[in-house]
Amino acid sequence: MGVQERRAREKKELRQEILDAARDLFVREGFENVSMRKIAEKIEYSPTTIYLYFRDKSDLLDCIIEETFARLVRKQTLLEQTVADPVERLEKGLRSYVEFGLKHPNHYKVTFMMPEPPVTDPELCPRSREMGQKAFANLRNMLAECVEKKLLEIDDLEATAQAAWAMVHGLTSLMIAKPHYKWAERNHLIDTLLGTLMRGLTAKSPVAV
Amino acid sequence: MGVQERRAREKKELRQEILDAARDLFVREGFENVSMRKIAEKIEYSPTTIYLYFRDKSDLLDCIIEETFARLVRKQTLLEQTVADPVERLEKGLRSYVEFGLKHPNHYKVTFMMPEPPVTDPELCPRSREMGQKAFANLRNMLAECVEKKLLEIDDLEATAQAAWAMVHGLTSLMIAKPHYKWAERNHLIDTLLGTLMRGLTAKSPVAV
DNA sequence: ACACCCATGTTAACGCTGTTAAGTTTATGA
DNA sequence: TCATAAACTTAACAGCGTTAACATGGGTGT
Repeated sequence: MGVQERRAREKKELRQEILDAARDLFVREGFENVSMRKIAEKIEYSPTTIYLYFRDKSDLLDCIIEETFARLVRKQTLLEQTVADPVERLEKGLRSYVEFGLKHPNHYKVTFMMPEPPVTDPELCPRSREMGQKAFANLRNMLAECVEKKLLEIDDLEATAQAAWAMVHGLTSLMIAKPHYKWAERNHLIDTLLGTLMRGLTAKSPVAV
Repeated sequence: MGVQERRAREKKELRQEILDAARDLFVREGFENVSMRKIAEKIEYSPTTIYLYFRDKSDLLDCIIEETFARLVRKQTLLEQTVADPVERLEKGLRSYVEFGLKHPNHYKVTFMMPEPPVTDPELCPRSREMGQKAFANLRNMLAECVEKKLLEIDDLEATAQAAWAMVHGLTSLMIAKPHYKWAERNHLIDTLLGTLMRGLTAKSPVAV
């Protein structure tokens, strides 16, 4: 009897419907302007129904963010296979990180620009963080490969990876937070930052501090 | 008759009392966890009284942020007078920016990590932005002086200044947003980022892209 | 001296929020 | 056919920012 299976399928469908509605509102209006009631109205269910499928609002949004960030990870993994030169790959990886953030500002905002809430339940950590971590792990691997192949000389791999991440995050988050600021032309600005960053990594002579 | 003056003084005092209470809560609990009612309770007035002294919540918080950011600007201005070498001054200025942000995470969060609200009243723009702009202007001036004195070669001053700003902002904001992340030791991390940044600015040879 | 007025502050309320407890409907398996 | 469990809704709680309407007390003009 396929009854239970049909039920399970229907349940899954509604869950997906909620996700779709939430993502749509979320992308268009931004995290803090999307209420559970708005999502409920869009799918024509009562607000409390959502709680049958998601623990709470942040759980729901985490699920949305996860699937989007998985795309970034895939994109970067693809880069590993298509770009031979590790230095060029690193530069392209950093660039794709920025471009991804600018393409999905609301997702990026929630994942990297909001203070993480105090950990109440240590085991129920949001999934989206995992994907963010994975993206960073990719970046570090790219950097490590440059060092292995003697293309870069780096003292502290971990610290350098974190610094590089911070730099591309800085540009991404600032442009998201201040869209009305008189920025230099976008691609030129990205080039300038990546140029400085890559030169800073390749230059061997220490600078006076 | 000093009556009006006394009244004005009393009004000023209550205004200051509100600011003090709000700043205290704000620094300790963070922006989104401070409600007007909490502030009112702390000063033992009704919530609506606050609206006699401040347009709304964001106006109140802007006033607090402004006075804090003024300290950063003062600090950087002081640097201009005490550090002779422009390159060293630039590096110290960038460093003080990061340290300031980490010292006042809640202020920094509101000023640079939150999406700016849609401009409703174009003339009633928040004051705090002004101070943030001033801090950035300082940074650009430091950079410009390095170029003037032929200590740095830079193609596009504006884009480079924005990129440098983005880099230090990146580190500051990431460490604020993810305090529980397994960061490298704070000072070492700052050194690593500033080292890469300064090398990237001073290195003349272009890197392959 | 007395009435008025205005600054100051309060109470009550509106419409929103996330979330929970309790109640209702619906369909299924025995 | 009937109890049961799953699915969903209604009503409510406690909080939020903000506004309108009301109270009060003291300085001012006549």
